[in-house]
Amino acid sequence: MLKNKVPWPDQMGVARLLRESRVLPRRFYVRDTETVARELLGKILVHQGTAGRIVETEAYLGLGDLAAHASHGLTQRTRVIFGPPGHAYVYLIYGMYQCLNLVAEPDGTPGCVLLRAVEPLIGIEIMRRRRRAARRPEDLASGPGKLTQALGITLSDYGADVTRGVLTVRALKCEPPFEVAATARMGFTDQADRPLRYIVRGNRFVSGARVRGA
DNA sequence: AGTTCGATCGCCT
DNA sequence: GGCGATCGAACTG
Repeated sequence: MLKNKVPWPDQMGVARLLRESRVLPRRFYVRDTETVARELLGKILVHQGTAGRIVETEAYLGLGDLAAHASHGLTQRTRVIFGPPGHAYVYLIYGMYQCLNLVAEPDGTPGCVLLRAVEPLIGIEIMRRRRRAARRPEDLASGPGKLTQALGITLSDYGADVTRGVLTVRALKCEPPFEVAATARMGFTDQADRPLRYIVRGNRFVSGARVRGA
């Protein structure tokens, strides 16, 4: 459906992107986590002169979801997950990578969406500089750690309100159609439960796209 | 205060 | 396909 002709050079200018999109309002996030995760696909993540189209997400639920950080209750690290929606939950993984989540559900109810991959749209030269290891466009942001590295998102963005400020998520006024596929979440062996990973079907910027078909 | 280990990535064989 | 990097949150005693 969607041809990913795409970007080594930027696909669209910043000005045009801002003109043709709007920031997602808080009410977008005040829904169940799975819905938010699914609907975040196709939206644009913007941070400091770089932007990418979200093509892969994972839903992490509340107390019943043993894979979710929030399942162990409210702690210093996870407190933002229990707070108002539309905020960033960033955490350090393996001592060297950072993962970006967006908080969903009403205030007081835990739930967040891990952003796992974006299709680079703007600031690609900046992304290349930040990600020296990336040999191809597909390597720039096709994983949660790569994504934050490419867009320059760090722990200092913890708690940031993504409905205003330097880190935002925007919806294109004219969003191209695409198909959503749901799979098991990555990194878990005991994943016999519901498929909570969502991807834009056929998109080459999804993590692991070269190892699987999806 | 000491230990364990992870919602990953990139390099090695 | 395997493994080491690197560090703080969370848990143990």
